[in-house]
Amino acid sequence: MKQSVLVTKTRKEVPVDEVARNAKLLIRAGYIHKTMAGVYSFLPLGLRSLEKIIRIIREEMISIGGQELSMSGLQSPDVWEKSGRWGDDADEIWFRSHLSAGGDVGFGWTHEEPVTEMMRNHIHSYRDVPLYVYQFQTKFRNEKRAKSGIMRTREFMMKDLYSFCADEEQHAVFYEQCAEAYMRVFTRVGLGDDTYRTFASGGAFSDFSDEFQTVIPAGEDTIYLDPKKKIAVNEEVCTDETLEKIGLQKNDLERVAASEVGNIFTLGTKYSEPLDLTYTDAHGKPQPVFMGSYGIGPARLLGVIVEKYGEDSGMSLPMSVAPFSAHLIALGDSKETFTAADMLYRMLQEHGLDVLFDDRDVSAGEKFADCDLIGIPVRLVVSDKTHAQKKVEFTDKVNGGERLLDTTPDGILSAMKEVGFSPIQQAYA
RNA sequence: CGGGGAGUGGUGUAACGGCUAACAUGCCCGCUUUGGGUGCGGGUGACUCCGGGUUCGAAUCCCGGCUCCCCGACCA
Repeated sequence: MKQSVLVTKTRKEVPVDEVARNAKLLIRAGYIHKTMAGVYSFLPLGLRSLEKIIRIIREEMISIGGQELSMSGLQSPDVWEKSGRWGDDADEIWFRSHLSAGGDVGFGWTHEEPVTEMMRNHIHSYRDVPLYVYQFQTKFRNEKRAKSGIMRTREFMMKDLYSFCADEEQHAVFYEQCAEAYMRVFTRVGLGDDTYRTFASGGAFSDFSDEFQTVIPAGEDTIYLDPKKKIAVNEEVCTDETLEKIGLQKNDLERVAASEVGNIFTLGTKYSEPLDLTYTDAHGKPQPVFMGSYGIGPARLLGVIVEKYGEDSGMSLPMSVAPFSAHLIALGDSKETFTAADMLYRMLQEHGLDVLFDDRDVSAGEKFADCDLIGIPVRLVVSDKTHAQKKVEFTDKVNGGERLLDTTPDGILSAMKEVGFSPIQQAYA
């Protein structure tokens, strides 16, 4: 895409009502727009990043047998009353409204109940399970206090997967597969080294649930981690008894701030029983379905990535999630140089590289500053100087290092691959 | 939901109860500049969040409301 036609412009000044680094940078760079407290819109750059994250999650969900669907945001109270999550005690999280035809309606903040209800139409026999469905969907939560930029919002995209198994044994296999898939997601988006599977408060059917916590200074949770074993315990359940149960030594633990990027829950029959989701077993007897739920918030993930990869002056995002893989800058006044840059831009696009081409008539300094801010990990510069040598300057912003390359697509693409460009990005060119 | 803070051009700020609400940035025009937000000149842009009140006079003081931010509580 040519930057001259990009919807957004960068901003030099930081919006005063944002404190979180992720929101400051993402607003300045033109990724997001704040609609109101805890509610953000995604602009073209932000949406491209979000879509890349979604795509990675989708691939990993497919790899463990997930089938994508999309459920409604509007919710009927009926089904929630059966689980006790509509009444006055449990409802602070709800956004509610009324149907003009009469009756209440809620805006979904999770989907255990409706998916359980829906699956009654599709699960009848032990032959029908296991089954895994997931969706990317906007959730609404009436948070009393939104905070931390896009990390805790009232409207947000969530990937939620629900598993339906015959029994606990069958469930345990998938649960571990999903945990592994989650770690692959976090690794692919650049958070692998800092993300720990973390014991957290469980539910009716297990001692613990598993959270995935990424260590960042801005994290809102406190965890105790064992760096050697690569596992952690959320402070809220970190007692002597817990540590003994999971085999961790108090002295090995570090206390750090972290942000929750995913969680997986064993639900057991917590929802299948009240909502009457059963299957007929091999002996002809009805059995409740054994369920689990698994969540990742793609937008929050982007926030955490920016917290990790951002600085005050800008950011360098991992290739896998940056809105474009390369930022091509044309410098200098000469028409020949610009034409060379323009030709290179078109060639790279034809070869499947998603490149943002700064073709604007602004100063060199402004182009560099924007490049630093927008956070695309590879910078390509065509200037009078490089053009005279028929070269292009290639900068790996993440690892550092600058070199001159021939202006051939093959040479540039192989250099791109060395720094992590993969064919996935090609869909975005 | 408890506590604290704040609302002034698009953005960031200034203005003792008193002149036509100032400055920077952005945006537009002209020239200049082209490897780090170049410089100069001209221009555009604000019912000072809303509603009451006090006063000869309110951006400024008082009351109410709304919104935003921070801390806490809350948080599948």
